[in-house]
Amino acid sequence: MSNKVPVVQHPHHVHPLTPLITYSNEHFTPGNPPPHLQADVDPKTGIPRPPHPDISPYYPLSPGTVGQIPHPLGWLVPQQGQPVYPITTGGFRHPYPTALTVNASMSRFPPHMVPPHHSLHTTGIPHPAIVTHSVKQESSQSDIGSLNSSKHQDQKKEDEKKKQPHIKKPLNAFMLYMKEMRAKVVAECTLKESAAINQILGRRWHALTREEQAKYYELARKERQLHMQLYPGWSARDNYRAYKACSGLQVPPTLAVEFGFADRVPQKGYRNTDKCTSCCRLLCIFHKTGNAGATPRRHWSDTRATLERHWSDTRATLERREINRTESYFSKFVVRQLGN
DNA sequence: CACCCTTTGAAGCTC
DNA sequence: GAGCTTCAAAGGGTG
Repeated sequence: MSNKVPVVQHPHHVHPLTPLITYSNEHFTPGNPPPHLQADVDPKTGIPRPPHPDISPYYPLSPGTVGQIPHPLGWLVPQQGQPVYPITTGGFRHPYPTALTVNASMSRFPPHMVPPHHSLHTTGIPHPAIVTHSVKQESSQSDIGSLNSSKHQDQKKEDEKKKQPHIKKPLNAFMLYMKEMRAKVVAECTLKESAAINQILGRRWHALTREEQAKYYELARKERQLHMQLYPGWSARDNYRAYKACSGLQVPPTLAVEFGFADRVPQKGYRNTDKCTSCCRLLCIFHKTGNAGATPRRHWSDTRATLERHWSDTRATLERREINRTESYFSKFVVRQLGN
């Protein structure tokens, strides 16, 4: 990731980011372009993009043309120079600060030291990346008694984490595009379901020209830069589910042995050395079977199917006593952890 | 009422 | 570096 912050005043607009990040011709020189902007062939569809003879392979604007182009953040720059993100057309819920007084002292306050009221910037305006603990909570359905000491510790850590503001990830280019275009698509299609809207937006995103996309990549880069300066110690991993306490029944290792895949978990190297980071539970064969893009629910659905298949094969080989004992665990596991 | 769906991209993580 | 996972937004749908 680029940490370079070119600082050159933009000639015409006062942008919310300008105190930190202002326009420079450097922004439009080939740097770290998104992969799909690196070639004339869409990496996913394989469809060649129309050629742009006057633009660079990465960012389409030559240094001398910057002043002639629309402001890449123009859709965010109010007419009167008010540095506020639009709210009505899918804009941010909160405006960005009008003036960001970033200085070296900020680095002394990593996010975990920032008290909740710091979700209000020094301007008194809340930053959209901060919410007062809006982290999605792990389902309580699996909070089934049997709390051990480590669980108490997890709970304690979670409670402590709850007291801290949740700093969200900066939006990427596509997310910014969605924010801008969602309302328009909704109006055109009379659809409201976000999943359907997002499919349309995804197709439209691919239909954009490279320079059109570049506008959003550039904006996203500034978003990241601003985020980085506002929260110097923040890391995306702070928001990872794996950091949340694991509540729920853990399958006894003996059961895993009986099912024949005890060796498959835990996956070493993940943050919790004894739990799957996807589901925060002990017994997980997911990472061995591989299933890219699976959601946690689908993940457990797959796991359950595998469990049942394996049990069906294994059952015949066990003594009655072993069957009873294992089925007792298994039914509890399936019902409580995976659902019926 | 919490979570899912659906998209792309950035970043984290392990191997 | 490859491959995989999570999380950003949104809001109707679902159990």
